[in-house]
Amino acid sequence: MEPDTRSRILDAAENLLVQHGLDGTTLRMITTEAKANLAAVNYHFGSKEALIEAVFRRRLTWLNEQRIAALDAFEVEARGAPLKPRQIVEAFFGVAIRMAADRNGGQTFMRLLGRTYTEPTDFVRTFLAEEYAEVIARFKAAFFKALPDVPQEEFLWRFHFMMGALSYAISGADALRLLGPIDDTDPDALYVRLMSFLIGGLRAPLPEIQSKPVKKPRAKRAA
Amino acid sequence: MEPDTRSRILDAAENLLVQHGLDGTTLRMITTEAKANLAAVNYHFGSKEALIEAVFRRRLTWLNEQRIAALDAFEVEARGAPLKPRQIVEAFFGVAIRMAADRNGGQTFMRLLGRTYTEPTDFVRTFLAEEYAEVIARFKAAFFKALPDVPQEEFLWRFHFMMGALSYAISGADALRLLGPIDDTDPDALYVRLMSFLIGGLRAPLPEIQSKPVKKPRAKRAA
DNA sequence: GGCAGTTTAAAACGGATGTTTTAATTCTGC
DNA sequence: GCAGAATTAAAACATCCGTTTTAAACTGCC
Repeated sequence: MEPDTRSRILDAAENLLVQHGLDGTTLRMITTEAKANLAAVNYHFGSKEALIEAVFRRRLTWLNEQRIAALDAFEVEARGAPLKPRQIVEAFFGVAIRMAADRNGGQTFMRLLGRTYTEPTDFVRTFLAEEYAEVIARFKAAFFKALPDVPQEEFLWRFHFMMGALSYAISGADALRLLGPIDDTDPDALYVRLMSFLIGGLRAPLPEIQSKPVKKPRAKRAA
Repeated sequence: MEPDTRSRILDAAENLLVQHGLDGTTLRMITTEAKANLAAVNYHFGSKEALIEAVFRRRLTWLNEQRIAALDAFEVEARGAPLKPRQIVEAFFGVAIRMAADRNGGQTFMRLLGRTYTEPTDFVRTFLAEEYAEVIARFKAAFFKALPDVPQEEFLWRFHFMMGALSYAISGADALRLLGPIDDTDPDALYVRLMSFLIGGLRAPLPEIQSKPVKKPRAKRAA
């Protein structure tokens, strides 16, 4: 019933980091919540930064493995043919949002991850890039193959926008409440909602990017 | 070098906050960059929190006024008829992204704003809700009128997703770079790209929410 | 039992933070 | 020119931070 000190610290840190941010979370807050001694953090992890890194790696490695496994499964099924965009979106974002539905820590972690993208400390960005390198390469290749008519730069932007939507879907419940009372307790509903939105955005008509600057973009259609 | 101390502090704070976050930015960093004395912050603003609030209000009030003005213009033009979704999106997100293109401080501020949504300190959320109340009410009404066939809850989620895409479009340049080398220097290109994506997502086919549970392995807990 | 190695406990360290205090300086109206 | 207010300057304040140190308690093994 009592996980060891190391795990309790990781769990407490995860919970507090999503709530107060990287700088706003102190070791004393963590060790108090974990019912551990202050020095235990430096004993088990070496430093606060190393603890934060451990919090991320614990789940992020597994998440990206799941993403690649899902992509693998689709690609085996397709026998060399390009995948449907919907499948690739499912493999990348579906896995993430399903992890975000997991009450057992996954939810907390995904919210933490979402908020970290826009709150980039140097050392976090460094190992984030490391953790993401493979999965990004794989998914970029799959998308480029599936959408040969979409310019790569255009796609990268859309992928970026999709990450933003995912981030808010998962972690922005506070911002969401600005909009009014809304139910965010049904993970299955969130899943289909986000999927629909993402694919709609991904498959939107390509904009015409012109080298000449758009002067005063009134409501004239650019598409 | 000529503006008064108060303005220099606001400008310095804006620059540093977007770079180091709310907790990571210290008063000493701010006053050093502003070439002001440490105590000047507490003299002019009363506290660090009040300074941060002033940084936000200085531009956010104006931004939301612009949004409402844009919406007003469209509604006058429509003479009581529902607006096109594209127009409403333009009024809300277009104004924001155009402000983000403004080199004269607006760019910095919008990145700060974008990263703040997912990094909500209590006192920030409080006055953010206050600043947004009117503009949210106006745009919700306009959207509901323009899209009577879309359930309101569904729309609120899509609006939330759109905010996420906007946030990443503006402030997530670091996360974007995870995807590879990409040019994010052309604000006009970003404008049409984001618009196209947002409207694609907004107008995506409605998902069937009800009883279709997603069956897939649940996220495993990390040990 | 006793002894190594591992883990926890408690206290202290140097440094940085937001804020306050006190004094000097600059500005303003007459 | 000068009193009085507004602003700036410099130092000190208490508090909290991450980390380190020292000692005690526990653990498995002979």
